[in-house]
Amino acid sequence: MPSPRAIVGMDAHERITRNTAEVVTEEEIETLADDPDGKRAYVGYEPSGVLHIGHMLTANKLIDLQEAGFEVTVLLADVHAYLNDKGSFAEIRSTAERMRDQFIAYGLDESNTQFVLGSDFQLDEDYTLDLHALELETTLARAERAMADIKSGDSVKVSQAVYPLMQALDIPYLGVDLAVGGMEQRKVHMLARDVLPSIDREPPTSLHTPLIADLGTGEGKMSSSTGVTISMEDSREEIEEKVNKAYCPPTADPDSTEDGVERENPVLQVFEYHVFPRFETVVVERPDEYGGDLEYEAYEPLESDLESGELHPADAKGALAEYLDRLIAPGREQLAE
RNA sequence: CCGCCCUUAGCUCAGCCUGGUAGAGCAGCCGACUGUAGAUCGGCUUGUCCCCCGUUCAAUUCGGGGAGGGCGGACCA
Repeated sequence: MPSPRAIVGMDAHERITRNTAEVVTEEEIETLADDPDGKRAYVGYEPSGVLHIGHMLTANKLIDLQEAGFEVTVLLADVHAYLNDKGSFAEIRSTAERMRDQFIAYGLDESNTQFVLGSDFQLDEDYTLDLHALELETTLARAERAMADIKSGDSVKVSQAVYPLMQALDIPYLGVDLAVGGMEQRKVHMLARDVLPSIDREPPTSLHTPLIADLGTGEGKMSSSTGVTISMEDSREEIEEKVNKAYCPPTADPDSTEDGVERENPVLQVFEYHVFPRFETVVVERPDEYGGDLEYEAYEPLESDLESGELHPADAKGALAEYLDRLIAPGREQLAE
């Protein structure tokens, strides 16, 4: 079972910033960490019905923030999903509720998490007028750049140019102190920092989680739309199969491909960003002929054991599937109801 | 509104001129080899050929209409 005990000894700043790719700015984060109680953080998600490993990564950060004393808001961004061509508004809305339940099942503290539907405030007159003010401040090229890593489809619609501006505006309207997202959100957050002062709002502090490489190849970014992802719909068997097929050379720093494409070790990344943040100890079960079980209390020793050959990738994968299954099981049961 | 180009396997595209229901590369899947995966080797799968109508014994191919996408429509070149 996931245990918050693992991080009891950690101070607020460390809890807030661990496993992040970037914080903007470090000074602002330090100020928040000095007195985190009652501070507010948020992440927005386009409702998709089923939580996948990408959602889980930012959710881990929300859990860290809650344990550090933050209040957490999850924006179920129905209007954003609609603007990003994800289906009819009615369809999108109906999936939002399922998503809420899965976040709770995953481990967000229900009593300390506020779920807000975007359409509850984004259609108000004040909001709309502020949005138009931001539109007036932003070139199409800038909005398009901000959407580069987020947009669906291969052409940019006007709706998708409005999208990042709404994200910027959501921050003051939700009254949050910290915007959280994956690294694909950074250009949106930078845009927010640039444009919000034009309507007399504070530039928001933001925190970005890393993007995990494609499980199958170690290249690029894992995506729910292309390639293999792991979601709350997966059975134990499917998780084992996907993990077993994952790219996993015995190193944390694999060579680039012949074409010069950078590669990561996605198996290690999932251990680092998904398993160790939620488990106090990780036991790698291993047949006696290969040396018997191994036990880890932190990520780094596991990585160095893989590098040295002490831990074979096949055994690491067995353990990874086991712990991923434990993380997903509550959400999977939730979905089954 | 007008003009040009595009639409064929999951992706990028060839084939159409000279009608007989289709191919490559990549991806994917299976096997061999590694105690994982990858790499390497061997094998294999996949298609409403955008839609409708017409011509024809026969249309992915020809003709007409439509839809979707891209680019262009001052001057200069």
